[in-house]
Amino acid sequence: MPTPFQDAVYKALLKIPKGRVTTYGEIARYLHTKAVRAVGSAVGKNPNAPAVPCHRVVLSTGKIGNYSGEGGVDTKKALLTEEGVVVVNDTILNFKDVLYTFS
DNA sequence: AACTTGACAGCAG
DNA sequence: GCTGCTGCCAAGT
Repeated sequence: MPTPFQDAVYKALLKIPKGRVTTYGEIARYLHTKAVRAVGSAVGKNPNAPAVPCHRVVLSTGKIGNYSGEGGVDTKKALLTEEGVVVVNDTILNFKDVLYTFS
């Protein structure tokens, strides 16, 4: 049973369109909190996987960040590439172009 | 109830 | 652009 905070985070994740990514900071802003760490923890637990596209969340610096699924970061990069996001090593190319800000 | 941990962000050097 | 330190809040121990 997820906490209300986690539920809010997952709900936010579902709003991310395919081929786009968002940052923990943007999610925190969307939830009206500065607890980016808490957001990261909530996503990391991800009890709703794969119902929630948790692989579309990256660092504000354009780097991939971390991943707790199959194969770790490697799979995360692969998934993003599948969705149309170009990733080199651990960095997203044209990051600002694919970034989703919950407009 | 107190302390530690964590899929981070922002700034200084 | 990279390394390191600080600040943030929720969850788990």
